[in-house]
This record gives sequence, C-alpha cells and structure tokens, in this order.
Amino acid sequence: MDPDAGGSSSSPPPPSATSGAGAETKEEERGSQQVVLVLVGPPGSGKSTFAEAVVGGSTAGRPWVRVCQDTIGNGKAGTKIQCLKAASDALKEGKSVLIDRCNLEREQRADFVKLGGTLHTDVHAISLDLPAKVCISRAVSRKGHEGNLQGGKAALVVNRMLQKKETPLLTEGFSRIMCCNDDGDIKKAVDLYNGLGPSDSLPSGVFGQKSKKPVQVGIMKFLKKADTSSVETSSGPKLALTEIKPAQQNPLPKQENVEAGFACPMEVEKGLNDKMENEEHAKEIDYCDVGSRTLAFPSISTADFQFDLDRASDVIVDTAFKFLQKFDNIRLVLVDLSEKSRILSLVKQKAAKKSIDSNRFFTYVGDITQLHTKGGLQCSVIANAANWRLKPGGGGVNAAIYNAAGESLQHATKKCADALRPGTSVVVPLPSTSPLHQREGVTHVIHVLGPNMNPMRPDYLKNDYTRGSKILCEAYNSLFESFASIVQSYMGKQNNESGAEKSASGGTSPNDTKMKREDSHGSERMKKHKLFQPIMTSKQQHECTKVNGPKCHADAMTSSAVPSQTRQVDNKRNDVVTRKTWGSWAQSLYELAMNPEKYKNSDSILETSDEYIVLKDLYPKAKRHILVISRMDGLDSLADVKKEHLPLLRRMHSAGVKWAQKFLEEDAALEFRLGYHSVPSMRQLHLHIVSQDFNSASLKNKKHWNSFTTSFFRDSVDVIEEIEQNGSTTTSSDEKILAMELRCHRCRSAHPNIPKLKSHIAICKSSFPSHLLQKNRLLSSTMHMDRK
DNA sequence: GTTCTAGAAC
DNA sequence: GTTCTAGAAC
Repeated sequence: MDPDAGGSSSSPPPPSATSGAGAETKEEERGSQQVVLVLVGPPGSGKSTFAEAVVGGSTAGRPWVRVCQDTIGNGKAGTKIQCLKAASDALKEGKSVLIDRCNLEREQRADFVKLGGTLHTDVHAISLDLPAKVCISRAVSRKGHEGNLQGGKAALVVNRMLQKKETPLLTEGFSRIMCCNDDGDIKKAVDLYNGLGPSDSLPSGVFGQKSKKPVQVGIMKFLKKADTSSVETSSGPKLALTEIKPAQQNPLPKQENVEAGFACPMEVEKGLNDKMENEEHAKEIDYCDVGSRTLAFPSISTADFQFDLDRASDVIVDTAFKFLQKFDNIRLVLVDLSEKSRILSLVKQKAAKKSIDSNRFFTYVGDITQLHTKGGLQCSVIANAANWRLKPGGGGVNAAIYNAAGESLQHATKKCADALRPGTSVVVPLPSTSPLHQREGVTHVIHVLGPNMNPMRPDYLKNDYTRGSKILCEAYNSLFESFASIVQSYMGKQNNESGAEKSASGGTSPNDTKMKREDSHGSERMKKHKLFQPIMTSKQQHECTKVNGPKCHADAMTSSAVPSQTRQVDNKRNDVVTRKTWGSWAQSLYELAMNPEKYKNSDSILETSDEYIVLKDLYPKAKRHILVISRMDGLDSLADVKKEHLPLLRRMHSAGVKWAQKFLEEDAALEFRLGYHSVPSMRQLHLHIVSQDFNSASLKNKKHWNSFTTSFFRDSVDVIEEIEQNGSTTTSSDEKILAMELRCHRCRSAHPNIPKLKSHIAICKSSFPSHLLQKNRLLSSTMHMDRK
C-alpha cells in the first residue's frame, strides 16, 4: 500500500497509469469503466464551465452526458428526481454522467452516489473549492446564467451555501475525490477527464485536498440501517455487504442552525427539524461506543505474501461470519486502498451470499491510517499486516501504519512481543502520544502475521494451501479474538462505571456485558464439548490395566479406588460413557485426602477439616497458589460433581475466599481467581486459589498457562451456579485449549513463548477482561475492603 | 503433576 | 551455540 496514494497527492497521475488494469478487469466488472462524476461547488465556482469542457472536449472517445438541474426542465430548472432519472438512463446506455448541480451537502449528493453504486459504476467527486470571494464575484457579475442566479441575490446565496458546505468524503461512496483550489487545478481536472478513454479508470483516493483540518463528520450513518427503499433498480440478490454508501447515511446535525425558510434557487432544501436533531444527538452519544467496537483490518497475506485471493476471501468471510455470530455490537471493516481491489469485491460477493449484516461487516476503500480524517470512520482498533519481527518497513500496510503511528508504536510493540508466528496476533495499546492515536482516535494496533506464499519471504509454504488456509484462518481468528478482548475490556469498564453509578443510587447490580462471549474461547466451543466425551484409547486402556494391576501404586489402596478409575458417568444428553484413568503419579492428592493424618506435620497443609484440606500447591504457578481439596471419596473431578455436592462446593469456595482474603491482607496488590481445572491431572476434586501475577518459576509451559487462563479454568462461582441450575457441570477435555497460543490474561495479547509471555505479564497493567470483573470471579483488595 | 531430553526454533 | 517446546516416562 502506498499511503500517499490515499490522500495527499496534489497532482494526480495520468489515466494511463491504470488504464491497463482497467482494461483487464473490464470483462469481470462490467460497467465499472463508466463514471458518475459529481460536481460539488457553489454558484460561481465554475461547475458549468467545467461540465461543458469535459462533455464537449473529450479526446479519448468516452461518451459523456451532462445532467444539469438548471436546464433539465426543457431548458429551465428542474428537480433532483429528473436529474436522477436522466443520469440513470444515460448510465444504462453505457455513458458516463456528469452531475452539474451544487451538491454541497451530503444529502443532496447521496442519491447520485447511490445510483452509481446500484449500477456498479464508479462515483467520483470534483470539489470546486475556489475562494468564496471568487465565486461571489463571478456569480454577481455574470449575465444570462442558466439558473438565473446573478446580481446581489447571488452574493447572498453563495455565502449561505458555502456556510453549509460539507466536503465530500470517500465514505460517502466516492471512489475518487479531486479538490480544485484554483483555475489551474480545474484545468488539470478537465484534461484528466478529457483524456479518459471508455475503458480507462482512475486511481482511487482523495487528491488535491488542501485543508488538513478534519471535517466534522458523523458516525450516525454507521448506526443506521441501509435505506433500501429508494432507487429500486437493483436486480439479483440483495447486497448484504456493502461499502459505505451515502445512501446509508443520514444528514449530519448542523453545527449552525439552518434557516428553515431558506431555499436554494436550484434545489429546495430540507431543513432539519428539532425532532430529527434530537434523534441524531441521541445517536451521537453512541459515537465513541461505535468506534471502540469497530475493527478495521487489511486483508492478511494477500499482498506481499501472495496468498491466493479467492481462498483468502473464503477465509475472511468464514471467520468474520462465525465471529459476528458469537458477538453482538461488534463491527468489522475490511480496508483496502484500491477501489479496484479484487479482495474487496470477492469478500463483498461472498459475504452477500452468506447474508452477513452489512451494518456489522463491510468493506471500505481508503487508507487504514486515515480512516477518521479522510473517511469519517471511527475505528479505535486497527489491524496491521505485520512481519514476523514486528518491525517497521517493507512497504504496504505495515510501513504505512508504523509511519502514521510514529516511533511510539515501535516502543509499545516491543513491550508486548518481539516476534510473531504465522497465524497469531499481538495487541499493542497505542500510546496517546502517537499521532495515529491523536489524529485518528486509534487506541490499539493488533499486529497479525499470516501465511506466506512468497518464496522471497520467510516461512514460505510452497503453495501448500491446506496449511496456508489453516494458518490464515488462525490469523483471523486470533485477530478477532484479540479485538473481542479489547472490546470486552472496554465494555467491562463501561459496565462497571454504570454499575457503580447504579449501586451508588441504590439500584441494581451491573448488567452483564451485551457480548455473547463467555470467555476467551467462546460459548460455542463449550457447547460442542457438551456433546462430545472422550472414549478411552487403546493406549489409555493399557494404562488403566497397568494402574489396576497387581503392581499398581500403593495409592490405589482402597477398594473404592478401582471402580472410581473406570467410573462410568451417565451423560444425560447422549449416554456416551466417560472414563477417566489416573496414573500413579496423579494419586497424591487422593492419598492426602484419604489419609491427612500421615501428613499432619507438613508445612504445606494450611487447614484440615472433615470435608476438605487446604494445601499449598507444591509447584505454585503464582506468588500465592493453594488448593482446597475435597475429602469425599469418589469425587475425583468436576465430572463427578452432582447437586448433592453443592453444600461441599460452597464450603470449599468459602474456605478459598477466606484464604484469598488473608493473602490480600498481606499483599493488597494481588488478585485471585478461584476455580477448577476442567479436566484435572490430579485425582481428587480440588479447588485452585491462584493469584493472578503468575510470577513463579514453576509455571513453565503452555499447558500450565492455559490451564489457568482459558476456559479450561472453571471459576468456582460459575461451577456452583451451573450445578444449581443443571445438576452437573459441562467439562471440556479438549486438549486444543491447552495447546492454544499464549495470551496475556489481562490484555489478551499473544506471545511467542513462555519467557516472552512472562516478561509481558510482569509489566502488563491492563484491566482484566470484563467477564472476570463480574460475579466476584476476581477477588481483589478493593473488594476485600468493601466487604469489611 | 514434574523431569528428562531430542530436536526444532532462533 | 543457545533457547524453547513437546512428548515420553514416571
């Protein structure tokens, strides 16, 4: 990606620069070589002169039709409807159309952009940004103007119109915007369009814009469903995924009051009444919220890594579809710089087939580093198609993002990770000092590394698309999961704040997040596991025989041990038999629970009762890590727990809380979680009480980490609630959870290995994901103090 | 659960 | 050469 092409060029390249590509795509994108050219300018800005020069001076054979509202009614002023019809007719005849009317406000030009979109035609804007005094001077002094706007009246009209001018944006649906600031610019633009042959196309982007000051734009368009009621000319399947088109947008609330009685001579304006303003204002409250729930991402691996576009689009649509099903209130925007982007068109088609909600997933043509200032899109989180070293450079999106974000992104990235493996991502909170943060409102950059099909780049997959697609799928899943974590964290804060307010006013407790997600792996995964129980492999059978044989460990000393090792657990759903075997090494907790008196002198035992034993974990995975071990024989793990065990579980939980509080008194900086391993390694039901620093030499591998930070770890409060409701718990035995990538339990950033992860968690100060902040899943000193 | 260690990754 | 992971043994 050339970041410059998205916006700052002052002199556009000649049409020949892309004419070859235009011809190449002609057949597959029928009609795309046609153009709807919308002029934007007040009276006196030179629209008519421009239009006549283009329509009458075409040297390259492109057929043009000028649609001029001032003359469309048999030489007299007509209506917008007439203009739309004339434009539509001309486009259907294969001609390009030049819309010669003021079009200063978005609403005025929206239908023309929509028309172009409906007929799959590029829509360009020429913004005639000449100084107001020049326009006024010309308008006042001209004679015989087609719209009969001249003299003193013209000065008044031009002045008022300019006050309400809204600069055209790419998000309105324009693929290309040229701003002409003087007659020289106008001449260049005329020459450009005169030289445009029938099959030529022009590069997308904004050209010649002088003002760097962002135009006030609204996000309301983003919240409102597409208006499909007008221009019903589309045939074929309903387009479910669309680029943002102005037809989807609403007029922006004006900063200045609109004079309701004012009417432009060329077009009757619609004033905004109070009701509309209030509605828009109410939606504006959601403005920040929408931005913080929107992820803008480039296509991964399809540029420099040369991944097949068709396969990539399948992966994008599939992963996005599944992700959006899992989460409410999240939006994904696939961004590409080029209007001719094949990946965008493929994704659009495929998403349409899947009927993905276009308000929640759409494509956008523009520069991912200028979404707000150039496109009016607020996206707090953007993804970067990173390289494995997480370093700047290399061109494309990576270079553009590092350039736009400044050095602070490098520093922030280095704090999070040193490298990425294909198929993973890492979340980097963007410092508020970064220009990208300040200018565009980007708070996080998620670096993603996809599979590589380029022999000149690392980790070349040699066209192995089975592996490549899998890795690309992992990459997008990782990206989306990372994004969800950020949103969760954000929404958790929101909920907590609103909850705190409610509590203060004696109201109800904080609401749960709107998100469907239960934890970092999602509810869907858990549901699947409800229906799947492992059946013993021959190897396990062998192990079982070994354990049960005469030479088995002395731990299996009680007769009850034997049936428990091959216990058959009824599964109410499908009657699949579940068996769990315990190796000799896994029996130590069981032995302790059955014979605590043998260990009464051990320093590790903190407390003993008839029901449970509190033990310091022999290999603590954090500063504080203890176990509350049930003493009930036959209760090996969560899979054995039934309703009748609820009192025991509640007392074990209370014991755990009591000890956590004791530790919090000693060290207020700690936080604790209480929970069970979904499928424990050690026999005998035991509750972990583990501080969330995870600062321990005994935490050595991925399995250790994931067993405490993924859905493998079942919070005690959830276990109790589930048993209260269902009479049993759902336990997952999916080893894939334990083999998943390493993610920070706070900010959910991914890390390549345990040492890097440990370095990160030692400094990560992010708040915990919101679900942990609910239902007392996380015990902290502040809660502890509250309870006193 | 840990320890050991081959070999992959760096 | 060193670091790190993952599988086997216990």
